[in-house]
Amino acid sequence: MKRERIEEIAEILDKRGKMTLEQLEEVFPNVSQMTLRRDLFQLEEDGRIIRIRGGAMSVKEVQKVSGEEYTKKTTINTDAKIVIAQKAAGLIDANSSIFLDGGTTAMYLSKEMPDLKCNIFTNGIAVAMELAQKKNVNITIVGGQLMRENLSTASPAAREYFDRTNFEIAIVSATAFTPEQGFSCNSQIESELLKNVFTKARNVYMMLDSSKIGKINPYTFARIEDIDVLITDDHFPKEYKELFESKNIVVM
Amino acid sequence: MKRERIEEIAEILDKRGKMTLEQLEEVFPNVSQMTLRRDLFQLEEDGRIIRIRGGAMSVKEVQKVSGEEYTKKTTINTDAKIVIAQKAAGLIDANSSIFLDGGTTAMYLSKEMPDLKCNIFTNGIAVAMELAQKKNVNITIVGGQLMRENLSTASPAAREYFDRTNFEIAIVSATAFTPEQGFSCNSQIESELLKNVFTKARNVYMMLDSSKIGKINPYTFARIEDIDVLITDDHFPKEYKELFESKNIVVM
DNA sequence: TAAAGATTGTTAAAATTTCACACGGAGTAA
DNA sequence: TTACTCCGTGTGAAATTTTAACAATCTTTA
Repeated sequence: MKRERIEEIAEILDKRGKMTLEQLEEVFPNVSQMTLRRDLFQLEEDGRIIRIRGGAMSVKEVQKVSGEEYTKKTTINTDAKIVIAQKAAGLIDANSSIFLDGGTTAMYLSKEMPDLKCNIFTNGIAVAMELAQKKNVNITIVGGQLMRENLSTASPAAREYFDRTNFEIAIVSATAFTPEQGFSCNSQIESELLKNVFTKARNVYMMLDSSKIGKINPYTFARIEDIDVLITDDHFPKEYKELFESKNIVVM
Repeated sequence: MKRERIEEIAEILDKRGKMTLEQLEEVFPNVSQMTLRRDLFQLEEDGRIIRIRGGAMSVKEVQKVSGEEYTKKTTINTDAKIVIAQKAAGLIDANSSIFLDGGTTAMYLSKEMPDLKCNIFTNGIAVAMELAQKKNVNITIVGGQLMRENLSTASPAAREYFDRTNFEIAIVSATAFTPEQGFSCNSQIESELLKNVFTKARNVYMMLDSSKIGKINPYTFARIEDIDVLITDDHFPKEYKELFESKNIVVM
């Protein structure tokens, strides 16, 4: 019932390209507007249509298919993250090998980075999907159990995996930082994974937006000394900047 | 002034894909919302963007996202695939361990399956993301290099990975089938991976929509005898059904 | 410099979407 | 059967976004 209706809507939309809700109501007189809205919403989630004011249009109409959107968490400190991602994007050179974590900042980095021939390792599947849009990037995913909260994988087996893998730089982010506790995150296996990453990477770049400062999460995976470069936004406090620089860490 | 601003908006939008008016206001703090609206309106007339509720999205975004090939596939034979997925969904019991491939049929299966406490292994990241919406499913991703065309991973290392992993049933699909060549796919590493899966799985369920019949792809990964159950749609030819049943394979 | 046209800002009204809650049917277990 | 849950659905008010109209400002050119 629902399924069929949605399918039919998609078909009509693919055919006509674009329709208003009013028109849809004429086609489906026996359901309420709200139901049609919800159908459109679902179709949008599936990437088959784009909802526009007053109705929807087929994705095909715009040329070929598309889909996939990021989740709703994209509102938290978005701007800071984009700024950071842009800075980090400048660090990616052709032919380099890079580890990227699965966080939302890495997600933005994936969008912002140039489409260069390079190798990227990641444990974030959303990140991987985003990267898949680049034509030249070679993507490798670290396997393991999937954590729902952040769409990242982690597994004890990752260690052996890294034994066979080389990368020059690691670009990661933390969900919390204090000078005393260092960089921390919410998952123990993830923190273990990151520790492994650090032993393999020649240079560690930490992306940290200023909202993370002063927060503490259960699992510390790096101390200040463990990183080489800190990438942050414009609201990063001076005292902290000096703290990092006093330990010879570049703050950008 | 106006021209440049519009140009800049288009650029940013092409880059970020999507933006709200609010975000645009932050980027252009010295013009009013109405002006930005008018700019978007003009860009829409030029066919460069699509205005959506609350903002706009780049036309390029819609064209490129999700690597054309993949989503294109998702629209072919949708109905058959959903039917198949629903049948397969009935096979999933609580506490079972299941391998699922990364194909589009598996994608539908992920949508259709009940939210039971079970373990699912997959090499498809789109499948994994879909599954992540279930509360109770424990998801494990097989790591390796990501193939753009189907958003699946595969790697020679997967073999060792499977050595430490157990699952009762494997539910996979093929992109081509003939009685002579058996089930085949487009990627050699993927075919290797599936062969490994078959050695571990106690039961193999093959999902095959009837449009795949008579097609041949480069890499055969299973013969008729290798599977236990064939899940297909209503258009599956009788001769084929009898062929399978003559070899003691259940056709459903 | 004046006048016309383009661009922008401001406000209220109109249109659309979202949200929250309620209802009824299908399925399930006691 | 009865009670209970889950899912799809309907409803109306609230919130948000868009439109439209007009005033203010800036540009250009005669």
